[in-house]
Amino acid sequence: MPRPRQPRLTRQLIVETATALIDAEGMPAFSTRRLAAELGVRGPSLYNHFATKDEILDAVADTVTGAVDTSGFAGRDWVAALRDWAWSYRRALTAHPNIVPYLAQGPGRRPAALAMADAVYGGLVRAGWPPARATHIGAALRYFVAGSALGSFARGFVEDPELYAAHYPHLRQAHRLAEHQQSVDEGAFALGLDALLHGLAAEYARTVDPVESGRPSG
Amino acid sequence: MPRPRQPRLTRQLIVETATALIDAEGMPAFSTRRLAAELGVRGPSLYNHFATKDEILDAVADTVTGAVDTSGFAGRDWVAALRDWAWSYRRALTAHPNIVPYLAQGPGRRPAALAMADAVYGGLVRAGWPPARATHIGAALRYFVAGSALGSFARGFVEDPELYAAHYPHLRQAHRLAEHQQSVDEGAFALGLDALLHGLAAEYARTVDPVESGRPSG
DNA sequence: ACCCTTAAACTAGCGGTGTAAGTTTTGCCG
DNA sequence: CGGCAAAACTTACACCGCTAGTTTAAGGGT
Repeated sequence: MPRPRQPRLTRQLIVETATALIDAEGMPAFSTRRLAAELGVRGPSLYNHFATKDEILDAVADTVTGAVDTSGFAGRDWVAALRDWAWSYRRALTAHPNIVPYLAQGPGRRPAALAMADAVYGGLVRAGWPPARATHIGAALRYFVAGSALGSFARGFVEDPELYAAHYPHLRQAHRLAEHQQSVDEGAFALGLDALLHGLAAEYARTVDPVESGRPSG
Repeated sequence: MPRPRQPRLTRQLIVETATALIDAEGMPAFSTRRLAAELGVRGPSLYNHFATKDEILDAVADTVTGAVDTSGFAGRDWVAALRDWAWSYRRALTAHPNIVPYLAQGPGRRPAALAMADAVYGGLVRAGWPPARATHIGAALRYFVAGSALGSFARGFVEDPELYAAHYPHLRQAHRLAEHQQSVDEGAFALGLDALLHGLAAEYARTVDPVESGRPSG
């Protein structure tokens, strides 16, 4: 089968199908041949549109990251901006949990990740944080979000009570974690995020703006 | 070459060599044949000691997690215990950054991870935290540590200034991140951890022990 | 209208992967 | 000392990422 009348593949179609495949069957099932089959095509044909498998994965990762909303940093309230961003970030990652491990490594070359870092850093500096602090805060939040999306705490547990009761005295109810997976993970994220922001606000009041802090901003 | 006088492989030797190989050359270079070659052996021989490749990786992951110190939870100061644990956890993971993505997924079956979760959960409950809260706190800290070890923020950036100056106005100095990689990551971790613990202490004072908080514990 | 370049699919194939199956020799136990 | 289990081996299968070369169609230039 030679060149068809109408191209059967486009970069966008490949990325969408790759995303769906990874979502549905996980990273190990994602091979170039499998993806090609899903597209009704023969494997090496993908290499007319992408140079390597990793290039496809980078495109998927960039699309996922592109869904994160950083518009809050345009406003004046940096705490609210961080909170909205973190939740949006988490939502984007948990929508495609299987690519998170890939996505979390080496974001420094992907445009969407850079745009996100730029927006966060700029917003924090504008709010008065010293540049070095702004970098640390952005990184710390990224750690927290990526970690929460990567290793769903609850998902790791198994529904077999016997496994835990014997050796881990305090985890007698750990098998219940598997049931309430989503609520445990979201609860842990909410608690941790609030604590983080609380601590950062205290640091801000102490070091950046001792005068204005505590008053209604204006 | 049949069965030798003295076995050339043991589970421990395999795990140690696997760890060294992953540390030195990364996860993609870790194949059963490559590992076997490193051990002076022929590939399938490994299957006399482990059923699958993943079983080897699980053993490596468990060893890494086993190095985490949770002894602080035996004491009375839960904040100090969390801090010590988090740093020890981070040290254990950053000592072997290449297996972190694997390690962070599905810890619910590995003994060392379960023992760690048990110690943390038990310590927090003993300190007065409600069980649900204790679960959330342990998970939140785990998110933060795993995220920090997984996606070294700075490592993602590249030493090419041109790449950032053009499109990301606030990242003009991002290429410097590559130089100060370790200090950026540690600084971000220290800042985030302190903020998290500060926020948790405030929550504790508000909901768990409004009377004792603020006084010297006794 | 024709040619020529380029695009986009194909087939064939290389070296590598995890792992199953069966073989051989050794050490140990009854 | 016979027999069994252990621990190495060889062979082989199906799959993997990717390269090379082939075939045909689309589209632009003269």
